[in-house]
Amino acid sequence: MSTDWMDLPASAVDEAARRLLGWRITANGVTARLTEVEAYSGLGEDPASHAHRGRTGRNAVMFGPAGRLYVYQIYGMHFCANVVCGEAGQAAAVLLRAGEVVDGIEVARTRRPAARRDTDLAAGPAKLMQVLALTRTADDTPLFGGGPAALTPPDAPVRSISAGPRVGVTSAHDVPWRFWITGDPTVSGYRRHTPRARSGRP
DNA sequence: ACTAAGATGATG
DNA sequence: ATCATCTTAGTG
Repeated sequence: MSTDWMDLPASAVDEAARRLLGWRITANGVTARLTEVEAYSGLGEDPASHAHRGRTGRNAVMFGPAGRLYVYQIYGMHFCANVVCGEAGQAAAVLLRAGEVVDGIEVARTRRPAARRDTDLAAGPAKLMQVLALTRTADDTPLFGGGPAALTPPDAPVRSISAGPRVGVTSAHDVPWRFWITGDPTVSGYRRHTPRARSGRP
């Protein structure tokens, strides 16, 4: 197994997501094995994607070459990371939703005091980032060579992959582009999108 | 300039 | 079910 997911076209970002399961991401002394990911595509085809309305300052990295990180901030306080996929010029990325901490678990525990069990250390996209101590500064950095985070291939092949609708997205509930390792205790679990209360008139 | 909404997490 | 909290992008 090599970095074969990097050679897939943007139109096959869902397949790239499947192949990323089991890979390990290392940053700041902690390594996590990816157990849950979500695919996001580009223009028109994917209303849930940040790139749906075209290239902007935030999502520009999604249009770049594969193998780099796309990090964005959400709800003013959390960070989420994507692995950019597909050829340059086409928007595609895979959101890293959850992982199993396989190295540096002591550090990980201090970074996530709220986690009761070790399986909850990185059971969510922002939790994973917290464990890896990555923020916006990791945006647009390479995952192979020189960057703050590095990807390494799976130790053992992934047994079984499950698929379902993506978490927290308002649209495109019909497309099952969330993938996870079947039965793994570290997956974040499905939660329906909860719209925040309006500020305006009652 | 102003504003709305968001690929979430913690807690009750 | 609710709050914390602020960048981004869309609109005037």
